[in-house]
Amino acid sequence: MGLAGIKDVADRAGLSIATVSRALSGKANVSAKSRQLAKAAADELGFIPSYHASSLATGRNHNVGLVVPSIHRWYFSSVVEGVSGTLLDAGYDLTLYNVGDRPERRRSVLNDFLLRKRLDGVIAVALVLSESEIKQLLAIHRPIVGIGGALAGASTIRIDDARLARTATEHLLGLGHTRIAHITGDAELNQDFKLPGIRRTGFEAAMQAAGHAVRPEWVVSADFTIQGAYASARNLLASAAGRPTAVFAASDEMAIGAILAARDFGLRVPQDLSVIGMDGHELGEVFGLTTINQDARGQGAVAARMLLETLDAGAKRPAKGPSPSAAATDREFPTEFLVRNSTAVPPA
Amino acid sequence: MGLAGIKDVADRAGLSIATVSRALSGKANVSAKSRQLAKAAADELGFIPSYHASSLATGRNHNVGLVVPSIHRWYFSSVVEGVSGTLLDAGYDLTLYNVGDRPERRRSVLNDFLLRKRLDGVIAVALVLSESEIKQLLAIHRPIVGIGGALAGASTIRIDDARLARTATEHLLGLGHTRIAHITGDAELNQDFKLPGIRRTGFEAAMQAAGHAVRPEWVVSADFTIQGAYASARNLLASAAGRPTAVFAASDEMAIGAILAARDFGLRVPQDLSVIGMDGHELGEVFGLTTINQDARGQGAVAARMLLETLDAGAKRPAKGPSPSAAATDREFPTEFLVRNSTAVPPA
DNA sequence: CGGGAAACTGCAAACGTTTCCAGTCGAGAA
DNA sequence: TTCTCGACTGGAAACGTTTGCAGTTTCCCG
Repeated sequence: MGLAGIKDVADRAGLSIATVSRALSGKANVSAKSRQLAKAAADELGFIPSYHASSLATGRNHNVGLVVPSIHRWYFSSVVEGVSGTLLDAGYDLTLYNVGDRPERRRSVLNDFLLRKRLDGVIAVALVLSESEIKQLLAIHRPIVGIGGALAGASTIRIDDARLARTATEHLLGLGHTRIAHITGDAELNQDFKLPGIRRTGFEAAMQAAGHAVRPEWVVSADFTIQGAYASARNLLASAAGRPTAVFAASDEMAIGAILAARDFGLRVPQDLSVIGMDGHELGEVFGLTTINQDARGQGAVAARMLLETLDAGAKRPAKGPSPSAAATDREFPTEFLVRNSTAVPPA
Repeated sequence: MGLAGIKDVADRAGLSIATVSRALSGKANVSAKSRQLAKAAADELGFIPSYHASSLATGRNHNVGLVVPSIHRWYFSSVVEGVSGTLLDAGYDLTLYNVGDRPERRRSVLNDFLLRKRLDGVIAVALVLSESEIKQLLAIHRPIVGIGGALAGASTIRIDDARLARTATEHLLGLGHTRIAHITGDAELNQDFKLPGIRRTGFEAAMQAAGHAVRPEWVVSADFTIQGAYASARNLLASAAGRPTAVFAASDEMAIGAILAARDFGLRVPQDLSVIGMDGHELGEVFGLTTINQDARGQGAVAARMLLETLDAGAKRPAKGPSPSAAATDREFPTEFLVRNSTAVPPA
């Protein structure tokens, strides 16, 4: 039991291996009677096909790799959830590569795992692959979909971080703020992770365009967590003298950290300090956080669906067929500016 | 390129397939010269062994399944992180099954995925498997390790939730509180997920032992998130009349929700309201939250290590060898009572 | 210098499917 | 009744490794 092979099923059903295989995988050219017989025998024996054997024979793995830099942060776990759901529903396995903050792991993941022909495709989140790395992946005929990262040559789902950061900043400017601080993400966290820089650039561009200088001491960084931003924001807000009237945080979690820090100093949000975030974290509602809502979970789901479509299109034996790279689409995901009540005109 | 097989390598190196295989997998009985030759040829061709073929031949997959009910909540993502790191370092793949709140997915995961002989072993987090389900898994000779769930017959890592909940409650009682509320987890979230009930039982036991009645209206439930508990706590604290002096939340995230709600009502923590949590969430520090610290990440790492050891012990061809169930150890993970400053004597 | 063990090598048989291809069987048409 | 065609079926060849076994070399020692 448990280790019954298709051979055993065939014997029991009084059919050939070939017919049983066809019957169980729903192929045509099998009489109703045979199909019935095969199914019954398979059930009785508790037969479960070996995926290795079947993958070896067909070249399809029903397995997609997901590479993420972390799993703790809201954005990533949301994406994972979206990908995971879609994949499970489609009968695909999800192999998770949490490369984390250890850069050496990145190399090993790429070389030892991704290339081992065990995956039908790869979804890479916020990961910047070099062109040669992408080539390597495409060379083994595996489609890649990138989420929120620049993947030249691969299909991509993303939001326009630079523009949205501008929009957020302009919202504050529009309210009359000029003393605006920015909490950006740590760069050291992961060199491949360019997002913090992009959002920061958007912030700076908006400030510049409005003719306001960016005060270096008002640009602090944190690790994208509430607690990290809380600590940074405390420094930022410590002296009543050189205090900004608004803060644009590169993520909702960091925005919330800033709000908590503000409360510690007795600053009311938004009367004394406006705070705007970016992401659409569920917790934002509790704090009345104004933010730009991006559907991270939806992005994951769409990425998975795109990948699956590519796979289905490639159909038979992708390992042998022509490279499925075909059309590398670059899709911008819709976002929504969510004005709640953490932003207001600056104090008189 | 990319699709070179071991045959090609053998040809190029002027060796037999067998020798190349031995050379590349670091087996003994290969001359230094042959090994060198094989490696060189493999490099030149960019040869990467097919995992399917190799798994088919050896019976080992280098792939472990991880079943979690969710990936958003602190505990689970921490465990995933721990498991993931250990597995990656050991050269194993991690297949993630995020069963989520959809119960039908549970069945499909079990039947369609876990049993497909694609996994060397399974780590199940906070999942209660029926005995027959465990039998099924063990029947195909795959070891299982459970974290924080009752898995009769499988090795388990857990903390004593009932006792720790008692301890937390007793801490409040010891400070002189008698009007203690409890925020428990939603039961509907997942019928298989027994933890909320266990912690609640601990709470009730401690209250009972101290001779204090548990007021039903002071036991509210939430979905384990900050925002969920925030909403529940607002109801709890709404009327100044029947207000508790202390809250024990079944998780740190929920405790933080309670603290936020308290602040909304102008209640100072801990002077007006004591709050104690459970878990050791990183965010607890920001709120000075008194809690019971459990190393979720460590639990994941240890579980992975336990599984790997079992696999190594089973060594050759686990699919054929005797069931590796052998000794199903039940390991209690150490915890730490962390007194910060969210708890104090009740207001006069 | 001969003998034997030890080190190495290659052939071929697994591993468990899928699928091509050649065949068998039955039914309807002529 | 015979022929043709299509629907089924089964044998056997993939898929790409690992590994048992037997054969070949190498080396050491007497």
